[in-house]
Amino acid sequence: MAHHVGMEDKAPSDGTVASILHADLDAFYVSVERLKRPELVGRPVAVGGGVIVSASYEARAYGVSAPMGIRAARELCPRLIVVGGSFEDYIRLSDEVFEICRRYTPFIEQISIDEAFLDVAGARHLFGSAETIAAAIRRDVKAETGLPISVGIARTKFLAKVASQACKPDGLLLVDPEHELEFLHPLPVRAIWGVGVKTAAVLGEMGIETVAELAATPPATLRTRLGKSAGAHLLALAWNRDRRHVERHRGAGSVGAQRAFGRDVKDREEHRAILMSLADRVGSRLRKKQRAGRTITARVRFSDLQSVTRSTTLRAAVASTEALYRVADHLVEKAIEEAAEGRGVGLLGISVSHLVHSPHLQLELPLSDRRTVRADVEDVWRSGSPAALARDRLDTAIDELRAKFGKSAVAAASGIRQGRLVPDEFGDLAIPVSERRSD
DNA sequence: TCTGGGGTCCTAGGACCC
DNA sequence: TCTGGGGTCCTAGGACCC
Repeated sequence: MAHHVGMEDKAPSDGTVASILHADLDAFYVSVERLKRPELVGRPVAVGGGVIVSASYEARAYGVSAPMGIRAARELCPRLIVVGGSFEDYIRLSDEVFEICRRYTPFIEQISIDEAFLDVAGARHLFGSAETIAAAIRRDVKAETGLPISVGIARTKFLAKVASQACKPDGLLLVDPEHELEFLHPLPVRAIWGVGVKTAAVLGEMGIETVAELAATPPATLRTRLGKSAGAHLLALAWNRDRRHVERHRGAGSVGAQRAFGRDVKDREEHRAILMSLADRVGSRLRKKQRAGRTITARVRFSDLQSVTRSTTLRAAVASTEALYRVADHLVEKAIEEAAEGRGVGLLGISVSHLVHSPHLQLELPLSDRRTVRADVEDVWRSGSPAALARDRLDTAIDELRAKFGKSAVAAASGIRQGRLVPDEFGDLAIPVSERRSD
C-alpha cells in the first residue's frame, strides 16, 4: 500500500507533556437529528429502531441509555421522543468533523464514528498550546457543523479518554501532568476504559470500588482474579502508565454483518436467505476496501439469547459473496447440529478476519502461441460448485484478456482453458482446512 | 431488562512441527 | 522408541467498547 509517504505513522508525543486529545461528539446521532429538526432541541430524544442506540442528555436524566428496549425506555421517560436513524448523514457529518480536526494535526486515530484521538505535540508551535487547539477544534466544529463535541487533553491516550468522558457534554478538560492521580484516583473503577460490568463486579467482590483502591492492590492478586494480561493492564492504567501512541492508518482487523430476527426461526431455507444477504453485505464491503479474509466466523444466537460461534480458516483469502455464503452456511449447519438442542434461531452473523490486501487472484495462462500471460482476476463468483466457479472465473479472465490482448487471445481461447490458477488450486478456496486434510 | 449492529482484544486447549 | 520443551496456528468463547 502506498499510504505512508515520508511521514511517520506513529505520533510524535513523547509522553511528558499533555498533548494527546480525545475528541468525542456528544450524543452524536441525537445531535445530528436535532440539526435536521431543531424542535427536538432541549427535549428528551432517542435515536433507535428496536432498541435505543443514542439518547439525549435530557433522556439520560431519566435513566434512558443504550442499549435499552424502546418500551422500557418509555416507562422511564413517558415524554421520550424516539426517531429513526439516518446513517448516511452520520457518516457524512463524522467525516466533516474529523476533517476539521485534520487542519490542526495529521496524527489522528479515529476509533469509532464519533470519537478520535489526536496527537498535537508537533502542532503546538503552529497553533498554540494543546488547550488552545482543543478550544479551536470545538469552536470550528460547532460553527461549521453545528455539533457539540467534548475534548479531553492529557499526557496519555487513556487519560485523555477519561477526561473527555468527565467533561461531557460540550466540555473541555485538560489534565495537568502534575495532578494526574489527584484527578484519576477518586473515580470509580468503571471510569476506566476496559472495565465493564463483569470486571467491576469482580473488583467489587475484592472490595475495590475506586481507581485509588485498584492502584493499591498487589499485582499478583489482580493477576489471579482477572488474568495475566488484564490484571497488569488495569494496574498500569490505575497509575496512568499507558505507552500507546496515536496511530494513523489502523486498518480494520475484521469485517462482519449480522441480523436479529426479533422472532424464532427454525426454517433452514429462511436462514439461507438471510445468510446470502449477510454474505453479500460483507463481501461487497470487503471488495470495496480491496481486502479479503482467511477466517470466516458464523454466529448463531438462539431464541434464549445464548449464542455460539463456529469458524474456519481457509488456505487462501476470499471476498466473494458466493464463497462467504457457502462457508457460512456450512458453519451455521454445524452450530445448529452441535448446539441448538431444539431451540430456534434469533440472530445470524458472518464475520471475516485474518484480512489481507488484494483479494485478486492471479491467473497464469498459457496461450496457444506458447506465450504465458498473467492477469489479475476480478472477484466475481456466481455459480454453485467449485469446478463451475473455476470456469466462471476463467471466463471472466478470458474476457479481460480479450480486452487486453485482442484477437490473438481470442483465438487462443481453447488454450486458455488449460490455464492454472496460482497460487492455489481453485476449488480449495471454499473448502475448510479441517475437511481438506482428510483427502 | 430480555437487547442492535459494528468492532477490539484476550484466553485456553489442542494439533502439529522441530 | 521414549521424553521433553518451545513455538505457531486454529477454534471457541468471553469481556469490552461505541
